Amino acid sequence: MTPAELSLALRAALVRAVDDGAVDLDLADLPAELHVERPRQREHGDWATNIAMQLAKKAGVAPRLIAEAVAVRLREAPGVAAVDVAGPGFLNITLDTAAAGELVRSIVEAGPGYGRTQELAGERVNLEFVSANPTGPIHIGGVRWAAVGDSLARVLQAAGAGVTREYYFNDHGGQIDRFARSLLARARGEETPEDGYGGAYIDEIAEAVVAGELAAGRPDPRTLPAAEAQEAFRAGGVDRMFSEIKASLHDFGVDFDVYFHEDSLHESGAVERAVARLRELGHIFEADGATWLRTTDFGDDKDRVIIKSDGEAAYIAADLAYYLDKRERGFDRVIIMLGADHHGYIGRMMAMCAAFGDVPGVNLEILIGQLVNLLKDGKPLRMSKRAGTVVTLEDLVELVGVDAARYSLARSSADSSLDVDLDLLTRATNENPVFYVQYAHARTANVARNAADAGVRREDGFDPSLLEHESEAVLLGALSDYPRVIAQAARLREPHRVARYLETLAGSYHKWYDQKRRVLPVGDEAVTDAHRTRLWLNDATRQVLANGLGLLGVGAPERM
RNA sequence: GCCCGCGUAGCUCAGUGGAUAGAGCGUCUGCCUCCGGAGCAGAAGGUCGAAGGUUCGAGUCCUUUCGCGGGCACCA
Repeated sequence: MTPAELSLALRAALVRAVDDGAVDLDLADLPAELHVERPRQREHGDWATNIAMQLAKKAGVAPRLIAEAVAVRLREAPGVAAVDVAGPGFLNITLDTAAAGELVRSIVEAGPGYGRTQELAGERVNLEFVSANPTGPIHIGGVRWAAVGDSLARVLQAAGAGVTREYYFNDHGGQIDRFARSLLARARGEETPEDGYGGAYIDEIAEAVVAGELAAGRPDPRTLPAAEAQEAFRAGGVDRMFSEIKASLHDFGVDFDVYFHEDSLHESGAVERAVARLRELGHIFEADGATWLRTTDFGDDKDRVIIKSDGEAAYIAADLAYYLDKRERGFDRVIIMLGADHHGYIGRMMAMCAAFGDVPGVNLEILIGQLVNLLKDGKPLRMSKRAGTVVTLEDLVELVGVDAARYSLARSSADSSLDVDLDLLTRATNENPVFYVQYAHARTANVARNAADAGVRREDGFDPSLLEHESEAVLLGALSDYPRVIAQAARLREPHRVARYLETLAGSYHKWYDQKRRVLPVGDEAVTDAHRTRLWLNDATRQVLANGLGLLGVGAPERM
């Protein structure tokens, strides 16, 4: 019996209580969905609900009276073994062993589809994340968004949404100019400009650009006139940085559907069109020689310049065009993940969204993630390109591997800043909880292999009433919770919930395993339905662990 | 100064109004005569930063306050 089925039975019991006149309540006051949850304490049964307390005010009676009326009727539902009224009016529900055990069959049958819901069906989501400037490799701050963003995309898809992963390349403007100047200077053997980019990678890229131009039969860019040389290094440098970033993200298991270049917005006239549109809508004004968007009409704390007095587009101008472009591509939900150092953009971006006539928070969502603090020996480590202490995506993967890196970055809420101790990562990689979860999966795989060798086959028998051990009730409960967790993670945009869930599921499995609820017969003991049914449970657990790890982009190894 | 996020076990972090606040790591004690000990059982460790308030009920919501991080451009 799944939680959803139980929820329906609960509703039916409540409706009957009202029909019988036991509870005086308008049925329209019932919440759309009656949810049951796993109580913290096992003694409180398999499932619990506080619906009686919620309805007490509307009905004008004590919660326990409602609870009693529902309990009497719910006890008659098939699959329900016991219903108790506890405390101020909780309903504690215990399922019939066989009804609870039926769940494993539905999990095995659903396979990779177990946990998918229609929660967000029909939504077209554009999820933008990472979007690091192509002026250097992705460092550890950006890696967090790669891990979290990609998992979020998978979670949203599992909840039924159509998702496009998008990366915005800021290949236009002052920082790119500085990048190009730095390349040019280093290629000519000169000092890095005052406001330029240092680091060994600049030299490497500069060399590669020169070699690339020569190989293509074009003149040595170092010898070109200043403007042309700068352009050659800009184009060549951005291009190389672009492929490097793409490649390291790919190695990290993150592939974007769309890599969008800011430059294209300026070249295609999209910026002018967006500004013209806002002008028609009456939100544009001219002052001090610049063109402004009146964002204060929509809650921003000051108006924003979109075309500077020198005629150049300000950064936000491209954002306007970009947002409009996404909407015109048919996305009803534009989600952007940003680091906390960009949270000041929220006000203007939401105002911009409203200026277009859209609904902030619905059509445009901005998720702010806190930054990663890098530690060494427990002390803060400042990343400095000059000091060579920048930790890149590639460094991190080399140190701990993709699975451990993704998992440790994705398992905590993006709302909390995260301390990453490099020594801890290098010295004790198996302290990462990912191994706890992966080991549980490897164990299920091992049990399945051994079962096959011993002639224990699922198709020979299944008797869920034999899943009577306490550890089995706990494990079944954890398995049944999975779809709810995924739906919640999708709704709240919090993929870390998947990791936390997997840790408790793995724990329930390990405990079950250590209870000697054996899948294999001992010695010359015959294979019984008990063995076969436990194999069903083992395999269902394996399926859910694999599904969950998949949502995190982490491998589910057969052996470790 | 104003705005946002965070203060929960020694450390890193879960817990978006429910019952006795959890996990991993670290410390201590046990468990390999049959499915892998990267595991399990148990112990120790908490005034959930502080003070008020709302509620039948607050780690969770509101106000104030302290501490930490981040942000407040005609930069990108």
